[in-house]
Amino acid sequence: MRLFHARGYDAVGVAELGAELGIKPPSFYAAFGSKAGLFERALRRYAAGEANIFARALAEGGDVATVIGRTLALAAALYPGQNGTAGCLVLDGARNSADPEAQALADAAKREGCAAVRDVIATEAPDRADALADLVVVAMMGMSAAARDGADRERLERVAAMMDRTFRRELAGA
Amino acid sequence: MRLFHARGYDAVGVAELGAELGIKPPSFYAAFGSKAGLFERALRRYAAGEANIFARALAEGGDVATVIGRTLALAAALYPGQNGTAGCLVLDGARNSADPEAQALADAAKREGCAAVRDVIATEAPDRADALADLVVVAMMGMSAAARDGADRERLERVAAMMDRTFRRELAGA
DNA sequence: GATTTTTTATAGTGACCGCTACAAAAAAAT
DNA sequence: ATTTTTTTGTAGCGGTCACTATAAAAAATC
Repeated sequence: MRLFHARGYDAVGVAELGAELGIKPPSFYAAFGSKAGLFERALRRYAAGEANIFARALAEGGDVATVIGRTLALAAALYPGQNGTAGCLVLDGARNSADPEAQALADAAKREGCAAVRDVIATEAPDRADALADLVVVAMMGMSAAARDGADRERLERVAAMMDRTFRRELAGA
Repeated sequence: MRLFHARGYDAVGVAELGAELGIKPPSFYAAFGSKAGLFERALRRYAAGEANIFARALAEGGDVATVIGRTLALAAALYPGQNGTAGCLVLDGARNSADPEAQALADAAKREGCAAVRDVIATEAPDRADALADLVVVAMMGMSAAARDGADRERLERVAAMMDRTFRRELAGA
Protein backbone atom coordinates (compact mmCIF):
# COMPACT_ATOMS: atom_id res chain seq x y z
CA MET A 1 0.00 0.00 0.00
CA ARG A 2 2.78 2.39 0.90
CA LEU A 3 4.70 1.73 -2.31
CA PHE A 4 1.64 2.09 -4.53
CA HIS A 5 0.76 5.28 -2.68
CA ALA A 6 4.23 6.76 -2.98
CA ARG A 7 4.97 6.05 -6.62
CA GLY A 8 1.78 4.95 -8.34
CA TYR A 9 0.74 1.56 -9.68
CA ASP A 10 2.92 1.26 -12.78
CA ALA A 11 6.11 2.62 -11.23
CA VAL A 12 6.30 -0.16 -8.64
CA GLY A 13 7.41 -3.62 -9.69
CA VAL A 14 6.31 -6.97 -8.36
CA ALA A 15 9.86 -7.81 -7.28
CA GLU A 16 10.02 -4.66 -5.17
CA LEU A 17 6.60 -5.30 -3.65
CA GLY A 18 7.73 -8.82 -2.74
CA ALA A 19 10.94 -7.53 -1.22
CA GLU A 20 8.93 -5.11 0.94
CA LEU A 21 6.71 -7.97 2.10
CA GLY A 22 9.67 -10.31 2.63
CA ILE A 23 8.49 -12.79 0.01
CA LYS A 24 9.60 -13.86 -3.44
CA PRO A 25 7.54 -13.69 -6.64
CA PRO A 26 6.05 -17.22 -6.43
CA SER A 27 4.76 -16.58 -2.91
CA PHE A 28 3.52 -13.18 -4.04
CA TYR A 29 1.38 -14.76 -6.75
CA ALA A 30 0.19 -17.51 -4.44
CA ALA A 31 -1.00 -14.87 -1.99
CA PHE A 32 -2.45 -12.18 -4.25
CA GLY A 33 -2.92 -13.77 -7.66
CA SER A 34 -1.52 -10.81 -9.53
CA LYS A 35 -0.08 -7.35 -9.11
CA ALA A 36 -3.56 -5.91 -9.58
CA GLY A 37 -4.79 -8.30 -6.89
CA LEU A 38 -2.50 -6.69 -4.34
CA PHE A 39 -3.49 -3.25 -5.59
CA GLU A 40 -7.13 -4.09 -4.99
CA ARG A 41 -6.34 -5.16 -1.43
CA ALA A 42 -4.28 -2.04 -0.91
CA LEU A 43 -7.17 0.12 -2.10
CA ARG A 44 -9.58 -1.66 0.24
CA ARG A 45 -7.24 -1.35 3.20
CA TYR A 46 -6.72 2.31 2.39
CA ALA A 47 -10.44 3.03 2.12
CA ALA A 48 -11.16 1.06 5.29
CA GLY A 49 -8.65 2.95 7.42
CA GLU A 50 -7.97 6.46 8.56
CA ALA A 51 -7.21 7.56 5.00
CA ASN A 52 -10.94 7.57 4.30
CA ILE A 53 -11.19 11.15 5.46
CA PHE A 54 -14.83 11.56 4.46
CA ALA A 55 -15.89 8.58 6.57
CA ARG A 56 -13.93 9.97 9.52
CA ALA A 57 -15.49 13.41 9.09
CA LEU A 58 -18.92 11.87 8.81
CA ALA A 59 -18.46 9.76 11.94
CA GLU A 60 -17.98 12.85 14.07
CA GLY A 61 -21.45 14.05 13.18
CA GLY A 62 -22.81 17.51 12.46
CA ASP A 63 -24.59 19.04 9.50
CA VAL A 64 -23.43 18.69 5.90
CA ALA A 65 -21.34 21.87 5.91
CA THR A 66 -19.57 20.76 9.08
CA VAL A 67 -18.82 17.32 7.64
CA ILE A 68 -17.48 18.73 4.37
CA GLY A 69 -15.39 21.35 6.14
CA ARG A 70 -13.96 18.66 8.37
CA THR A 71 -13.24 16.49 5.34
CA LEU A 72 -11.29 19.27 3.64
CA ALA A 73 -9.33 19.99 6.82
CA LEU A 74 -8.47 16.30 7.16
CA ALA A 75 -7.34 16.25 3.54
CA ALA A 76 -5.01 19.16 4.20
CA ALA A 77 -3.59 17.33 7.21
CA LEU A 78 -3.25 13.93 5.55
CA TYR A 79 -2.28 14.66 1.95
CA PRO A 80 1.26 15.95 2.56
CA GLY A 81 1.94 12.37 3.67
CA GLN A 82 5.24 10.91 4.80
CA ASN A 83 7.89 8.79 3.11
CA GLY A 84 6.65 10.11 -0.20
CA THR A 85 3.06 8.98 0.26
CA ALA A 86 1.49 12.31 -0.70
CA GLY A 87 -2.04 12.81 -1.89
CA CYS A 88 -4.75 10.16 -2.06
CA LEU A 89 -4.05 6.60 -3.15
CA VAL A 90 -7.54 6.19 -4.60
CA LEU A 91 -7.54 9.47 -6.52
CA ASP A 92 -3.98 9.31 -7.86
CA GLY A 93 -2.68 5.77 -7.36
CA ALA A 94 -3.54 4.61 -10.88
CA ARG A 95 -3.32 8.00 -12.61
CA ASN A 96 -1.74 7.56 -16.07
CA SER A 97 -1.49 3.82 -15.53
CA ALA A 98 -1.20 1.69 -18.65
CA ASP A 99 -2.95 -1.22 -16.92
CA PRO A 100 -6.70 -1.20 -17.56
CA GLU A 101 -7.31 -3.46 -14.56
CA ALA A 102 -5.63 -1.02 -12.18
CA GLN A 103 -7.55 1.83 -13.75
CA ALA A 104 -10.84 0.00 -13.29
CA LEU A 105 -10.09 -0.78 -9.64
CA ALA A 106 -9.18 2.82 -8.83
CA ASP A 107 -12.16 4.07 -10.81
CA ALA A 108 -14.53 1.86 -8.85
CA ALA A 109 -13.09 3.10 -5.55
CA LYS A 110 -13.45 6.69 -6.72
CA ARG A 111 -17.06 6.20 -7.71
CA GLU A 112 -17.79 4.69 -4.32
CA GLY A 113 -16.25 7.60 -2.45
CA CYS A 114 -17.85 10.23 -4.67
CA ALA A 115 -21.25 8.60 -4.30
CA ALA A 116 -20.92 8.70 -0.51
CA VAL A 117 -20.17 12.43 -0.63
CA ARG A 118 -23.07 13.10 -2.98
CA ASP A 119 -25.52 11.08 -0.89
CA VAL A 120 -24.66 12.96 2.27
CA ILE A 121 -24.96 16.32 0.54
CA ALA A 122 -28.29 15.21 -0.92
CA THR A 123 -29.77 14.98 2.58
CA GLU A 124 -29.73 18.77 2.78
CA ALA A 125 -29.61 19.83 -0.87
CA PRO A 126 -31.09 17.10 -3.05
CA ASP A 127 -31.40 19.35 -6.10
CA ARG A 128 -27.84 20.56 -6.11
CA ALA A 129 -26.14 17.49 -4.68
CA ASP A 130 -24.37 16.58 -7.92
CA ALA A 131 -22.90 20.02 -8.47
CA LEU A 132 -21.86 20.44 -4.84
CA ALA A 133 -20.33 16.97 -4.76
CA ASP A 134 -18.37 17.80 -7.90
CA LEU A 135 -17.08 20.90 -6.16
CA VAL A 136 -15.88 18.88 -3.19
CA VAL A 137 -14.36 16.14 -5.31
CA VAL A 138 -12.53 18.60 -7.54
CA ALA A 139 -11.19 20.29 -4.42
CA MET A 140 -9.96 16.97 -3.06
CA MET A 141 -8.43 15.93 -6.38
CA GLY A 142 -6.73 19.31 -6.65
CA MET A 143 -5.37 19.11 -3.13
CA SER A 144 -4.16 15.57 -3.75
CA ALA A 145 -2.38 16.63 -6.93
CA ALA A 146 -0.88 19.70 -5.24
CA ALA A 147 0.35 17.55 -2.36
CA ARG A 148 1.95 15.14 -4.83
CA ASP A 149 3.70 18.14 -6.36
CA GLY A 150 5.10 19.10 -2.96
CA ALA A 151 2.55 21.42 -1.37
CA ASP A 152 2.92 21.33 2.41
CA ARG A 153 0.24 21.23 5.07
CA GLU A 154 0.13 24.98 5.61
CA ARG A 155 -0.62 25.74 1.98
CA LEU A 156 -3.21 22.98 1.79
CA GLU A 157 -4.92 24.22 4.93
CA ARG A 158 -5.24 27.69 3.50
CA VAL A 159 -6.85 26.24 0.38
CA ALA A 160 -9.07 23.97 2.49
CA ALA A 161 -10.28 26.93 4.53
CA MET A 162 -11.22 28.83 1.40
CA MET A 163 -12.95 25.79 -0.08
CA ASP A 164 -14.84 25.36 3.16
CA ARG A 165 -16.18 28.92 2.94
CA THR A 166 -17.07 28.32 -0.70
CA PHE A 167 -19.01 25.19 0.06
CA ARG A 168 -20.98 26.81 2.87
CA ARG A 169 -21.92 29.74 0.63
CA GLU A 170 -22.89 27.53 -2.28
CA LEU A 171 -24.88 25.23 -0.01
CA ALA A 172 -26.68 28.13 1.65
CA GLY A 173 -27.82 30.04 -1.42
CA ALA A 174 -27.76 29.72 -5.16
CA MET B 1 2.17 15.92 -27.89
CA ARG B 2 -1.18 14.28 -28.40
CA LEU B 3 0.04 10.85 -27.26
CA PHE B 4 1.79 12.22 -24.17
CA HIS B 5 -1.34 14.21 -23.38
CA ALA B 6 -3.68 11.27 -23.80
CA ARG B 7 -1.81 8.60 -21.91
CA GLY B 8 0.98 10.25 -19.90
CA TYR B 9 4.73 10.12 -20.37
CA ASP B 10 5.52 6.57 -19.22
CA ALA B 11 2.61 4.87 -20.95
CA VAL B 12 3.75 5.93 -24.42
CA GLY B 13 6.70 4.17 -26.04
CA VAL B 14 9.30 5.59 -28.39
CA ALA B 15 8.28 3.15 -31.13
CA GLU B 16 4.70 4.41 -30.97
CA LEU B 17 5.79 8.03 -30.96
CA GLY B 18 7.94 7.34 -34.00
CA ALA B 19 5.08 5.60 -35.77
CA GLU B 20 2.85 8.62 -35.13
CA LEU B 21 5.51 10.91 -36.59
CA GLY B 22 6.18 8.58 -39.52
CA ILE B 23 9.78 7.96 -38.52
CA LYS B 24 11.79 5.05 -37.12
CA PRO B 25 13.75 5.02 -33.87
CA PRO B 26 17.12 6.18 -35.31
CA SER B 27 15.51 9.22 -36.93
CA PHE B 28 13.63 9.86 -33.71
CA TYR B 29 16.84 10.04 -31.71
CA ALA B 30 18.57 12.10 -34.39
CA ALA B 31 15.73 14.62 -34.18
CA PHE B 32 14.97 14.77 -30.46
CA GLY B 33 17.94 13.19 -28.67
CA SER B 34 15.77 11.20 -26.30
CA LYS B 35 12.20 10.47 -25.31
CA ALA B 36 12.44 13.22 -22.71
CA GLY B 37 13.69 15.55 -25.44
CA LEU B 38 10.45 15.14 -27.36
CA PHE B 39 8.48 15.52 -24.15
CA GLU B 40 10.20 18.84 -23.51
CA ARG B 41 9.30 20.05 -26.99
CA ALA B 42 5.73 18.83 -26.52
CA LEU B 43 5.48 20.76 -23.23
CA ARG B 44 6.82 23.92 -24.90
CA ARG B 45 4.47 23.62 -27.83
CA TYR B 46 1.58 22.99 -25.46
CA ALA B 47 2.41 26.00 -23.28
CA ALA B 48 2.98 28.19 -26.34
CA GLY B 49 -0.39 27.40 -27.90
CA GLU B 50 -4.03 27.73 -27.08
CA ALA B 51 -3.71 25.23 -24.24
CA ASN B 52 -2.10 27.96 -22.14
CA ILE B 53 -5.47 29.06 -20.91
CA PHE B 54 -4.12 31.57 -18.41
CA ALA B 55 -2.16 33.40 -21.12
CA ARG B 56 -5.27 33.47 -23.30
CA ALA B 57 -7.39 34.78 -20.44
CA LEU B 58 -4.77 37.40 -19.62
CA ALA B 59 -4.51 38.57 -23.23
CA GLU B 60 -8.17 39.56 -23.28
CA GLY B 61 -7.55 42.07 -20.49
CA GLY B 62 -9.67 43.04 -17.52
CA ASP B 63 -9.04 43.00 -13.79
CA VAL B 64 -7.64 40.04 -11.88
CA ALA B 65 -11.01 38.52 -11.04
CA THR B 66 -12.07 38.71 -14.67
CA VAL B 67 -8.84 37.05 -15.83
CA ILE B 68 -9.12 34.24 -13.29
CA GLY B 69 -12.78 33.69 -14.03
CA ARG B 70 -12.00 33.50 -17.71
CA THR B 71 -9.15 31.08 -17.02
CA LEU B 72 -11.43 28.74 -15.10
CA ALA B 73 -14.08 28.91 -17.83
CA LEU B 74 -11.46 28.10 -20.47
CA ALA B 75 -10.26 25.16 -18.37
CA ALA B 76 -13.80 23.81 -18.25
CA ALA B 77 -14.06 24.14 -22.01
CA LEU B 78 -10.64 22.70 -22.83
CA TYR B 79 -10.07 19.97 -20.26
CA PRO B 80 -12.65 17.45 -21.50
CA GLY B 81 -10.39 17.23 -24.55
CA GLN B 82 -10.83 15.00 -27.59
CA ASN B 83 -9.29 11.69 -28.65
CA GLY B 84 -8.53 11.04 -25.01
CA THR B 85 -6.51 14.20 -24.44
CA ALA B 86 -8.31 15.21 -21.26
CA GLY B 87 -6.95 17.52 -18.60
CA CYS B 88 -3.75 19.50 -18.77
CA LEU B 89 -0.55 18.06 -20.26
CA VAL B 90 1.63 20.14 -17.96
CA LEU B 91 -0.27 19.33 -14.78
CA ASP B 92 -0.83 15.62 -15.42
CA GLY B 93 1.45 14.54 -18.27
CA ALA B 94 4.23 13.25 -16.01
CA ARG B 95 2.06 12.37 -13.00
CA ASN B 96 3.34 9.12 -11.44
CA SER B 97 6.14 8.93 -13.98
CA ALA B 98 9.15 6.82 -13.02
CA ASP B 99 11.44 9.01 -15.12
CA PRO B 100 13.05 11.81 -13.07
CA GLU B 101 13.84 13.80 -16.20
CA ALA B 102 10.20 13.88 -17.29
CA GLN B 103 9.18 14.82 -13.76
CA ALA B 104 11.67 17.69 -13.71
CA LEU B 105 10.49 19.00 -17.08
CA ALA B 106 6.83 18.96 -16.07
CA ASP B 107 7.69 20.45 -12.69
CA ALA B 108 9.52 23.35 -14.31
CA ALA B 109 6.58 24.02 -16.62
CA LYS B 110 4.21 23.94 -13.65
CA ARG B 111 6.34 26.39 -11.67
CA GLU B 112 6.38 28.73 -14.64
CA GLY B 113 2.61 28.67 -15.02
CA CYS B 114 1.95 28.98 -11.30
CA ALA B 115 4.35 31.91 -11.01
CA ALA B 116 2.54 33.71 -13.82
CA VAL B 117 -0.78 33.30 -12.01
CA ARG B 118 0.68 34.47 -8.71
CA ASP B 119 2.33 37.51 -10.29
CA VAL B 120 -0.88 38.67 -11.91
CA ILE B 121 -2.85 38.20 -8.68
CA ALA B 122 -0.12 40.10 -6.83
CA THR B 123 -0.88 43.22 -8.85
CA GLU B 124 -4.15 43.58 -6.93
CA ALA B 125 -3.51 41.55 -3.76
CA PRO B 126 0.23 41.42 -3.05
CA ASP B 127 -0.25 40.15 0.50
CA ARG B 128 -2.52 37.25 -0.36
CA ALA B 129 -1.15 36.41 -3.79
CA ASP B 130 0.36 33.08 -2.70
CA ALA B 131 -2.80 31.83 -1.03
CA LEU B 132 -5.06 32.98 -3.86
CA ALA B 133 -2.74 31.49 -6.47
CA ASP B 134 -2.80 28.18 -4.59
CA LEU B 135 -6.58 28.30 -4.69
CA VAL B 136 -6.59 28.79 -8.45
CA VAL B 137 -3.92 26.16 -9.08
CA VAL B 138 -5.67 23.60 -6.90
CA ALA B 139 -8.89 24.32 -8.80
CA MET B 140 -7.15 23.77 -12.12
CA MET B 141 -5.40 20.62 -10.95
CA GLY B 142 -8.70 19.30 -9.63
CA MET B 143 -10.53 20.09 -12.85
CA SER B 144 -7.72 18.46 -14.86
CA ALA B 145 -7.89 15.31 -12.74
CA ALA B 146 -11.69 15.23 -12.91
CA ALA B 147 -11.56 15.63 -16.70
CA ARG B 148 -9.07 12.76 -16.92
CA ASP B 149 -11.54 10.71 -14.92
CA GLY B 150 -14.26 11.46 -17.44
CA ALA B 151 -15.98 14.63 -16.22
CA ASP B 152 -17.65 16.40 -19.14
CA ARG B 153 -17.75 20.08 -19.97
CA GLU B 154 -21.07 20.72 -18.29
CA ARG B 155 -19.89 19.42 -14.92
CA LEU B 156 -16.59 21.27 -15.18
CA GLU B 157 -18.36 24.51 -16.05
CA ARG B 158 -20.54 24.24 -12.96
CA VAL B 159 -17.43 23.78 -10.82
CA ALA B 160 -15.64 26.60 -12.65
CA ALA B 161 -18.56 28.96 -11.97
CA MET B 162 -18.47 28.15 -8.25
CA MET B 163 -14.69 28.55 -8.12
CA ASP B 164 -15.05 31.88 -9.90
CA ARG B 165 -17.45 33.12 -7.21
CA THR B 166 -15.09 31.84 -4.55
CA PHE B 167 -12.11 33.63 -6.00
CA ARG B 168 -13.99 36.94 -6.28
CA ARG B 169 -15.12 36.70 -2.66
CA GLU B 170 -11.68 35.77 -1.36
CA LEU B 171 -10.04 38.48 -3.42
CA ALA B 172 -12.55 41.11 -2.26
CA GLY B 173 -12.38 40.55 1.49
CA ALA B 174 -10.62 38.33 3.95
C1' DG C 1 10.97 -42.09 11.48
C1' DA C 2 8.95 -42.37 6.75
C1' DT C 3 5.77 -40.37 3.60
C1' DT C 4 2.90 -36.98 1.83
C1' DT C 5 1.67 -32.29 1.30
C1' DT C 6 2.53 -27.54 1.30
C1' DT C 7 5.55 -23.70 0.81
C1' DT C 8 9.45 -21.52 -0.91
C1' DA C 9 13.63 -20.20 -3.67
C1' DT C 10 16.10 -20.52 -8.06
C1' DA C 11 15.95 -19.57 -12.43
C1' DG C 12 13.99 -18.25 -16.50
C1' DT C 13 9.69 -17.44 -19.76
C1' DG C 14 8.42 -14.15 -23.66
C1' DA C 15 7.47 -9.36 -24.27
C1' DC C 16 8.52 -4.75 -24.17
C1' DC C 17 11.43 -0.80 -22.69
C1' DG C 18 14.77 3.20 -24.30
C1' DC C 19 18.31 3.34 -27.25
C1' DT C 20 22.00 2.27 -30.95
C1' DA C 21 25.43 -0.23 -34.29
C1' DC C 22 25.50 -1.01 -38.90
C1' DA C 23 24.52 -1.00 -43.54
C1' DA C 24 21.61 0.25 -47.39
C1' DA C 25 19.40 4.03 -49.74
C1' DA C 26 18.87 8.82 -50.82
C1' DA C 27 20.76 13.39 -51.36
C1' DA C 28 24.40 16.62 -52.12
C1' DA C 29 28.72 17.96 -53.77
C1' DT C 30 32.35 17.58 -56.86
C1' DA D 1 28.73 10.51 -63.66
C1' DT D 2 31.32 9.64 -59.62
C1' DT D 3 32.20 10.45 -54.96
C1' DT D 4 31.02 12.03 -50.53
C1' DT D 5 27.81 13.02 -47.10
C1' DT D 6 23.56 12.60 -44.88
C1' DT D 7 19.51 10.15 -43.78
C1' DT D 8 17.02 6.06 -42.95
C1' DG D 9 15.62 1.11 -42.11
C1' DT D 10 16.86 -3.40 -40.17
C1' DA D 11 18.08 -5.62 -36.49
C1' DG D 12 19.39 -6.05 -31.97
C1' DC D 13 21.73 -4.18 -27.58
C1' DG D 14 21.17 -4.76 -22.33
C1' DG D 15 17.59 -4.25 -19.06
C1' DT D 16 13.22 -4.65 -16.78
C1' DC D 17 8.47 -5.98 -16.87
C1' DA D 18 4.66 -9.36 -14.93
C1' DC D 19 4.57 -13.94 -14.32
C1' DT D 20 5.72 -19.15 -13.86
C1' DA D 21 7.93 -24.10 -14.34
C1' DT D 22 10.66 -26.82 -11.55
C1' DA D 23 12.83 -28.54 -7.80
C1' DA D 24 14.51 -28.16 -3.07
C1' DA D 25 13.23 -27.29 1.68
C1' DA D 26 9.88 -27.16 5.34
C1' DA D 27 5.73 -28.67 7.49
C1' DA D 28 2.31 -31.82 8.43
C1' DT D 29 0.40 -36.40 8.44
C1' DC D 30 0.72 -41.16 9.20
